[in-house]
Amino acid sequence: MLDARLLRQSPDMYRESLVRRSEPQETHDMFERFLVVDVAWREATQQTEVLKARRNAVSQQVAQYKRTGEDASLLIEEMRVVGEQIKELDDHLRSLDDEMTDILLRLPNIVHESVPQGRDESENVPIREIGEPRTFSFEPKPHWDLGVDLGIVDFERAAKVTGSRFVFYMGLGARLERALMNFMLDVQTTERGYTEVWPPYLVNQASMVGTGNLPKFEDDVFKIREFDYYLIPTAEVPVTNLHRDEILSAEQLPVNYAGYSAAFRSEAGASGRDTRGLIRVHQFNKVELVKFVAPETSYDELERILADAEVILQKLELPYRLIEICTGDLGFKECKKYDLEVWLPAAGMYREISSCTNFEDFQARRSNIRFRRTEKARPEFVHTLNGSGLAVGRTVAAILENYQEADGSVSIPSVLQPYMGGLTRIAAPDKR
RNA sequence: GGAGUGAUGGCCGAGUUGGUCGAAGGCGCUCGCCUGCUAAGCGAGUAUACGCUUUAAAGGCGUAUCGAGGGUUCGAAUCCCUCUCACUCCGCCA
Repeated sequence: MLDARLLRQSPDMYRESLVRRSEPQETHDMFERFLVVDVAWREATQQTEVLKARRNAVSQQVAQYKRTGEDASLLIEEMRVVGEQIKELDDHLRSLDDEMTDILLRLPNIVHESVPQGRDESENVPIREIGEPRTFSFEPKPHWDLGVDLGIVDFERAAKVTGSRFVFYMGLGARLERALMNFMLDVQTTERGYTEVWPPYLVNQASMVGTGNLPKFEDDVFKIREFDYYLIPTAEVPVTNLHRDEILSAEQLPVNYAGYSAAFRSEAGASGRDTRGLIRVHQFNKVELVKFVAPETSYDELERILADAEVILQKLELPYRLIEICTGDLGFKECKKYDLEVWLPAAGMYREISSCTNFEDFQARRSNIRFRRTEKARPEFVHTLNGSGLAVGRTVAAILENYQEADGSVSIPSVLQPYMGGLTRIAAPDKR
């Protein structure tokens, strides 16, 4: 959510941000509507507050009269009329307020000035490539073929038991998944200063609004029918909302959490894209890094969280590249974002495996997360950031493809071997 | 799922025959005094949001907030309804 006062003071600045994002006309109209409603709201607010001030004063009078035994019926009669006026104005005010809030919750964040201009994802900016993609002496297989042949993933039975875009990990596949979770968490907690968090997988509506997943993206998440609960699309939601409606102290900052959870995505509108394999499924595990920081540090912290995510890929010796997301591809709640893309040799392309984002105070306003610089200072909103560190399923896919051998077996990255009981290779059952 | 109790400011805790309650008192904290040091003592202060004033900042005026939302009333922390959460007992259960 944006600061209403800022929008009112600098509408042109915001209009420009919308243009940079290539927002549709609809969004522009919504913003202009906001400005109109805001004026009406302030007018109505003043009117009703004047009346309420009068009512409060007269009520004191009435109390005075009652005590001294004087007749207050004239005052009471007058206030009955005022009371009705107040009620009418308040109803009006409430509808204006509802409309304004609804618009504010749907207006996208302000793009940071450093974000490269671009129309859509085709204009994202590659920054650097790290690690040399391996040259294969054979045709590298896609991870879904490798995984199925090795008997470590099972999509068919998952489709039977649940539906499409779900997966069973079996045997060493399940163990690899577990090893990666532990490895990633150990690195972040012991080397990079994060506190481990295991959050609830269901959250209420207020939490979804708090991180900016609602009201705009209702279609992307799973909702529990009987309750006001949603399946989390990422640990970002519960972990960020951990401090909703709280005031942190300056010494606490930055607060660094490494949350791990399953993430549930409806993937509405993605039919036909990445239909095979582990890239786009409805449920996957992820280690999510979340930071609460002082505003003036947030862009330094963005570089830091990026480095924290990169270190995982480096230790796993997976080739990847860093790209900066351009204005036109930036998400609704984002000010600035980097993506890390891992090399998938079968497709011969890089695929997103982590996103690192600065939201500035966008989420903090929605969730009312503040801090005090000193004990007496007035509370200010924190900045929140997050980064995937990493999506585990996609990491499994990357390991299978990059570490595959000509005989269909897959060697295990050396940092992972201690987590796999010393195992160095996953081979097909008949070759073990 | 059933029965009951409760939710007040940073914390504890008064206030339930509706009116002088943004809210007693205590603790904590801040500033000042006092003190050889520490402790104690004395005095003052100590919520947040929004609107207006247009303010560089401060200040001033007003409104709202006693778990959340709605209602009754001239007037609600106090009365009524709904919801949320916590605790106790019963049932069920990994």
